Amino acid sequence: MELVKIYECLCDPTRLRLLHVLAQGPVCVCHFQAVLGEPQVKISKHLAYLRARGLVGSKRQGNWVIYALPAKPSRELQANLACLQDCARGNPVFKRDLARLKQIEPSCAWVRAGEPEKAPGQCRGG
Amino acid sequence: MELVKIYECLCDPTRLRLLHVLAQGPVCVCHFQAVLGEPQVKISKHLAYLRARGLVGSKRQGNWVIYALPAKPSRELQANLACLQDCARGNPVFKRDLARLKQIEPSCAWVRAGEPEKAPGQCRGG
DNA sequence: GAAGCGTATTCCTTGCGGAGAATACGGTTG
DNA sequence: CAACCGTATTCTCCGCAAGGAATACGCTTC
Repeated sequence: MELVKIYECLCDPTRLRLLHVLAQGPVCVCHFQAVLGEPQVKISKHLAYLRARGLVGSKRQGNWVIYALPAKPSRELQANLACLQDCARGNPVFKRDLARLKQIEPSCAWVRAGEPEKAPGQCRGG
Repeated sequence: MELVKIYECLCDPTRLRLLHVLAQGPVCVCHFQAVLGEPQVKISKHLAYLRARGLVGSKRQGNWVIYALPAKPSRELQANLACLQDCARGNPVFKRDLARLKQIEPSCAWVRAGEPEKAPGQCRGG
């Protein structure tokens, strides 16, 4: 059952936060680090887990790797992502993540644009 | 996060089927065996797992134990159960379960009624 | 109270996922 | 090409969950 695969992806807090943030748009790994406040290994491994199961896609852009939700998610995935967004409403952890994301927004712009604007050296510095 | 607990419960096919069937109303263990076609130990252990996490409740009625969804599920649980019902639509496994449940319906009636009508000896014989 | 039924709980083995440290990789910069 | 940055992949340890077999429990019936 594909449904089970989806739920397996959802039953970890870190992955839940990643997916919730991704609903806002594509994000690169270093921004995830800043938003979630978790070590790089952790972020990277959970993203790999999600990618292996088709819940996210990735593409390289210079030094950075940008992750995004699939363009055409299955009916099941779509339903569950929507459900997650709904459940996240009011949860302090998810809210804090979004707040931090907004704060970083400026240095995220070039990611959204899809163009490698030769972002200035340090990624975290944004 | 309570959400994670819910998803942990949902990431097993057997538990998914149990919850899906329970959406139709209270069911006793032996009926679950008949509907899912799985051994008693398996059913019982997964129900225990769900009960320990508050996804289902149980009450004894003579020799039988009847399981049911909580009367007042949390917002998160409610949303996810609804989502599950939605995703189950069209899935052959879930459909087959419901079909078998309908078949057993007569011998289930007394369970729904909540009254121990001294059901005839063999439970499977329904 | 002994036998029977429906259900729950052990005990065991197996496999997978999570976390962190160290390290390897691909791409850019001078 | 050397140095550096962002990211990915090892490796190891640990806990937990799944499955099956055997067994224990609670309740009813005779």
